[in-house]
Amino acid sequence: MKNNINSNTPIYPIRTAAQLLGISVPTLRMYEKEGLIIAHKTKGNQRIYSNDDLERLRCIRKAINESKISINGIKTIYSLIPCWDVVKCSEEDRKVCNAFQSHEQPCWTFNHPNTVCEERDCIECEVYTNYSKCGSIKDLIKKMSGITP
Amino acid sequence: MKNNINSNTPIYPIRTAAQLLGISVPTLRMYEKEGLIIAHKTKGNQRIYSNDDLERLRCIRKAINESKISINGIKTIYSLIPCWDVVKCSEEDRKVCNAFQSHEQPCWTFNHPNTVCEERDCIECEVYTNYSKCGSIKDLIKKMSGITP
DNA sequence: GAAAGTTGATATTTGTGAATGTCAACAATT
DNA sequence: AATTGTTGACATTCACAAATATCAACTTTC
Repeated sequence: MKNNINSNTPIYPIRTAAQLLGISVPTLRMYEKEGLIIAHKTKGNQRIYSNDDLERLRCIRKAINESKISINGIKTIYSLIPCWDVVKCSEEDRKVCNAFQSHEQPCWTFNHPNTVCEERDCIECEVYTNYSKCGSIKDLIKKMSGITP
Repeated sequence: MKNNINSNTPIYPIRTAAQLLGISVPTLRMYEKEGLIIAHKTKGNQRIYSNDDLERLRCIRKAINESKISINGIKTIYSLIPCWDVVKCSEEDRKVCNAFQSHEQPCWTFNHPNTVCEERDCIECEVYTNYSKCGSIKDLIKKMSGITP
């Protein structure tokens, strides 16, 4: 089934989110600092999380705890998402895009001056929202060669 | 420049290889057990390494020591190499291929019954030999969308 | 055939990444 | 305005992956 309409509406303050995930507040902040997640913020600069955010975080936790992939490993994996193909940026854009070059950091951790992404907000970008599960990245790569997985 | 003709000829016994890399013999064996490398063997079942093997291992070491990517992280990254596109296996093959499904283990750690890879030897396969550097995997994904990196 | 090296398996050590604790300044809630 | 929660920064703890050590059986080398 599809996500319901509000699954991406931020509603949980950090402490609640941490409790729901069974982790501490500093851990949640760390994941953000590392670039694994982007958090919604209130006007007062406080973090609030949606159900989609929690789902994403559960996948991250699974990768760390069960699959034993380090945080830097996850970052590198995220950097392999073919964002250029998702946002259909131009050849010009790719030449100057730091994210396109990197194989260490997810694209959403970069500024994107002089590219189509400059105007866009990564937190709403499909590259960030759609491929939050590790398995889904390989599926995306499969689709690139015209194969339905 | 290109590799010279003999860069893939196995010549170093395990102890020499370990010394050249500055690691211990058990570590080298562990990498093989984990599926990060495939080692050539003598008739007496002893491991021998080529210069290409050493180069591959240096990249692995760099990923572990500098990039701080865990071994399982590297395995997952290798599993994202679009092997199906490299060996051009059939849709039929893909349906039954364990490697095609996995996003945890490199394809060369699987048996490939009833696929084109069944006949092939992974140690000589381009999927194994060509994309040993982490950066080269993203480059390959880039090429899939028809882009020269 | 004796010496040196390797194999696979198990046991042990260790470095450090991941997680947590703590705190003063600020924000939200009543 | 008082209470409760959050922020960012730094210090501290802890779990465990990565690396090493060790060993008897086997291979290679001279």
